[in-house]
Amino acid sequence: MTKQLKNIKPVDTGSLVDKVEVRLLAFFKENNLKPGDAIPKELDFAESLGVSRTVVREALLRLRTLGLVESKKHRGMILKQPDIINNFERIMDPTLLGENTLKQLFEFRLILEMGMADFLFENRTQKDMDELEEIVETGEATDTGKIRFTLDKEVAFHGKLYQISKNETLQRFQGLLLPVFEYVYLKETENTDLDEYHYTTGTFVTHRMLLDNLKIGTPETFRNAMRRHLEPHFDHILKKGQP
Amino acid sequence: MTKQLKNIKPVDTGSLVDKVEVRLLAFFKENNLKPGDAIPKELDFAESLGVSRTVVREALLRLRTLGLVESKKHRGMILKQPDIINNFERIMDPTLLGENTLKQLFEFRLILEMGMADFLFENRTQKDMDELEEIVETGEATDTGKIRFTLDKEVAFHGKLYQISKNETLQRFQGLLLPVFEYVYLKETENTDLDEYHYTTGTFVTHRMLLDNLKIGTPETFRNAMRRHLEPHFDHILKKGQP
DNA sequence: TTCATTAAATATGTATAACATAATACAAAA
DNA sequence: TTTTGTATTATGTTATACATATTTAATGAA
Repeated sequence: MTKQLKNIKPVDTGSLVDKVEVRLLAFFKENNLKPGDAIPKELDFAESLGVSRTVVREALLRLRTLGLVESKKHRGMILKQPDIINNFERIMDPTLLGENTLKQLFEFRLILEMGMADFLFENRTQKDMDELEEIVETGEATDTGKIRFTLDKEVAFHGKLYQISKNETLQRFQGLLLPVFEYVYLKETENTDLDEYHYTTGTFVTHRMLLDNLKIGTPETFRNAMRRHLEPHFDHILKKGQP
Repeated sequence: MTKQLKNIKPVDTGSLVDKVEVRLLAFFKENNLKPGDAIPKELDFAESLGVSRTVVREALLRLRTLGLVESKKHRGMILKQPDIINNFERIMDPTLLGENTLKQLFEFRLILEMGMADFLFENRTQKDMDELEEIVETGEATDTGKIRFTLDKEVAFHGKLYQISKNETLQRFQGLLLPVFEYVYLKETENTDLDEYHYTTGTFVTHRMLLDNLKIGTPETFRNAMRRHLEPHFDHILKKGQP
């Protein structure tokens, strides 16, 4: 093992693009540029920073990828209101994410559904309730017990809930989590008989009961109902830790 | 207004880089490449796809920015397990996010804290409780009523809660939300006298009470306590919609 | 003058060639 | 065996040229 020398620090080995990216961000801040404002052209940056256009271009490309900058083709670039969610979409591929991340994202979803009750009660409209009613009815009518259909019903019902929250960021986030959810859900139900929960425990809460609760209940009662509705998932994910 | 011609589709105006990015992703999938695997070099891609190295390089740079690919300097590139959270960090700047997004992110945080109860009770350890105890004590000892200190206490206490959840993704997400939270919190408390809530409503729940609840309560009681603890924020954000 | 067309200027998009640099492997020397 | 030198290789960086679409200005016909 090589000995670590003292009184000598490693030289800066970071790439030019890294540095330029930082300088660009600093430039935006210093000049107090806001979304919508135009930014200087690539060549001007290149000259001022003393690097090639390529380097500036690559740094700008990063910011574009992050959604911080938008390039109007052949015209110039402007600062953009960064789209938080957009970047996730390209990489949220369950097959590329690790087991651990998947589990945490699944937990994340459970947390969201448990926590959104107040916003549901605050923002629900009659139209929302009617639509939810229809979703529940359709679900009950087509109750074949097949897992695939069960999943579709789940997605439709819970997706509608997110919609009712009227929080667009939350909604889009749920859209991202959906593939993860389906992925985990299908794996989870592989060896589990959901009917066991549905019909034997007696405490299982159906979509119908959740809907009724949303009509006449309170955030507090709804949370408790939701907790019991999600019981199988909680059971599954909490047991997973202990062998 | 120009009439829309039939039987003729607009030409593909998307950039080459866009197309190459898609092709690269498809390539990874088709060849079943997993994180850690090496990928062909830029020039090989360029030749096979019939475009310049520049284009391939820009497409790869995007994937690198998204964290899907890692470049070993001067050696080659490998697929990487994408880091969901990392991309947020660079753009999560409250001064660049719109009013509406900020509000939604603040709501998001409320939802998380309301929803995480089960995981707190499941994963808490004695060590966690001791540390939380100390945080609460320090908070009580330095209760000066100054908003800045109040904020620090909030951050310390609630940050510890996220830690107890043992969900790393959640924790890092909260880390991202922190600047947003502070930003909104300070604006929110500008014109509000928090003491009003603390001392007059009578139902306000302190950190001490939350801690006690976490010791001897259940997820259900904890959620109710947390809801009352967050009451000022809920009030503020829910009232905001109506003038 | 008014309107349509043309032309010039401009900034990004793409292509090509060349060299710099660092990681690695392997050979040569101590 | 250990160190040092060297060739190889893929990315990092620079430079230059051209393509293309948008804007602006100029031009010319009614």
